[in-house]
Amino acid sequence: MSQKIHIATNIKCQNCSISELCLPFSLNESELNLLDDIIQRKKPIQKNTQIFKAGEPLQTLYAIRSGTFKTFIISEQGEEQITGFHLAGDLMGFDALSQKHHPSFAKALETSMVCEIPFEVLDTLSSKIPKLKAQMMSLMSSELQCNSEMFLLLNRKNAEQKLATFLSSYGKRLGSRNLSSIEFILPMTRSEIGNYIGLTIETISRLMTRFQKEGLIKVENKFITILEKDSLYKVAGLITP
Amino acid sequence: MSQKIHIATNIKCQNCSISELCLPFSLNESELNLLDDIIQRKKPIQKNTQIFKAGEPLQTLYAIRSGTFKTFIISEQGEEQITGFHLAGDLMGFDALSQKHHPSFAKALETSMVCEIPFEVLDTLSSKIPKLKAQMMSLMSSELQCNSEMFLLLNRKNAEQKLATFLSSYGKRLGSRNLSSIEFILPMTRSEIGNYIGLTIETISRLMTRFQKEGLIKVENKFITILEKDSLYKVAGLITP
DNA sequence: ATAACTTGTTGATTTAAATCAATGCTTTAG
DNA sequence: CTAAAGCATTGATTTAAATCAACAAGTTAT
Repeated sequence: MSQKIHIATNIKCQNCSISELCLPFSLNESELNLLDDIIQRKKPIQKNTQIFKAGEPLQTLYAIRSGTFKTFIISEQGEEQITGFHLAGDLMGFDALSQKHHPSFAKALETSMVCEIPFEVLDTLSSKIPKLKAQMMSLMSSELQCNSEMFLLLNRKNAEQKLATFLSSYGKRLGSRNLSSIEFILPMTRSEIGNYIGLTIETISRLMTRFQKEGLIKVENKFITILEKDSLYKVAGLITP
Repeated sequence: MSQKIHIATNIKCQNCSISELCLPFSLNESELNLLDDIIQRKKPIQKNTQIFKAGEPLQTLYAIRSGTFKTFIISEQGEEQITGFHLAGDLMGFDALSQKHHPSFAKALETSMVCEIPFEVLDTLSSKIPKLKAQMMSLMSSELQCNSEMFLLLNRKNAEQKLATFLSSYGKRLGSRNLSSIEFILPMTRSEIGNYIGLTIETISRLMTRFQKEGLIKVENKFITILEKDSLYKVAGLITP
């Protein structure tokens, strides 16, 4: 048992199954060792734990080793707006770089593992390793691109298209992590999905039921099976994968 | 006349009025000269000219010296979604870094001036000048933060709050460029505003009229005067500036 | 200067999704 | 193991903004 935790917390980037999605991407062995030395691996983060909060100074970026997080901001009226769901390999905290303070919150949706990457050290290291700098920028760039897709979803799609897009995209993201893209657990609540894609919990619920009746998906609480991937993509208004 | 153009196109970062919003921020003189050497200044970009298109390989980033651009993506159904309006000092093209191809389009909303920054050279230079790298990341980070605010606007605000937020924010952005934050020309059409903030042209038009009747703003076609800044901020659901 | 086109305004009507409401089902805590 | 809280489903009703429609005002081209 203690051995188990020991293995889990001391895994190196070299052996990490998601290194090709994460910062280590394209680094050689010696570069990897440099990065490895500055990364602090942590014990599991319990569900509902906030690993950073808006207003806190930027100390570290967080790479997700396993589990899922949501990031969100709180409006001046106190409303929560979810800005992303984050899976293994994702880095969180990039939005804090310009002001050196987090504008957003990050909360674990399930028990998760993260790698803490002290920002100052990473910043220094990224000046020495051009590929590390490039990978950081690439991850930020992907996030920008992903945001554009969200604007399209929020502004041009109706409720049906929104949810179909969300489910398809979520599956796709799992697929690129070598998990099933058609059978998965949604770690977030219906209400959180709604908050993210601009719908109410009732509309999410109704659409889930409808998609199930139409044979597109199978819904067992948080466990989703995509039965008709192509049809779901079509409903989403996406070109089939 | 040719002298005029000569001056306009050969201005250096040192003398550029918006350098503190742009890449040169915090660079010392010798660093500035290095940056200056790789930047290609161009003749004016005519209204409606697309300076890059989705699918094109990333050759250069574009810094806006004067004028306004919109960036947008085109959905698989051929619908346009505007992803941002960009003013002097803004850099465009960051969303192309990960795939090395532009996912978006950029189009001049009025006659504008841009500086072309060859990406490969900038990339190399940013490895030599840590502050340049930091500034690039800072600009990308700001864009991410700005996107989060847009998610809040699109998902949590009603039509009235959306337009009030848009006008307030637009004024604020002009203000940080030492232009008037309360009297300005909107270079985009009503339809483009609507596309961006998720409303129809009719709703934008009605709200403009309503805000004018309520004495919040004065509308003379594209020329807007904010009469009651605090009230407009209040309607926007923002803390007064 | 006029025509043609694009953009903007205003009113009437429709509609998709929100809200309200009641109930059932899970998960968490004692 | 049970209670309580949180989460999800389903139906009835409302509503904010979209759509439809007609026309006016700008802008561009001839």
